[in-house]
Amino acid sequence: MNFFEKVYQAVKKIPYGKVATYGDIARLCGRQRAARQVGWALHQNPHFIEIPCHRIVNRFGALAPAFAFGGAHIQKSLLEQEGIEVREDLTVDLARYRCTELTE
DNA sequence: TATTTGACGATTT
DNA sequence: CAAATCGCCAAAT
Repeated sequence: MNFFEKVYQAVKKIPYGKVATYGDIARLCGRQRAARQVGWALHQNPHFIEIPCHRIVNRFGALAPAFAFGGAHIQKSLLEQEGIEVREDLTVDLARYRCTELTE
């Protein structure tokens, strides 16, 4: 399995109402320092629809300001839809929503 | 074909 | 404690 596929699998493992950081996903893939490739895997996003990119945030808890699915406010909506509180600057409270259960 | 860049983060100095 | 450097690897130039 390619590193990219591992990323996709890990992302899909994120439980409802939770978020994960790039570093967390990288660690789940066996490459803690490969956070960059995690972001890239999502950028490519061959499974775009199937992968909840909105649950992926950086270490600060901020969503990717990039083009994500056509609009940052879409991410905000999706996160709020899952019960996640999103600030105006598209940041979430990692202390509450980070999927610690998955990363351990 | 070679170099640079890129949704990032940890480690070292 | 803050700044600089390294790691990661595929795609774009």
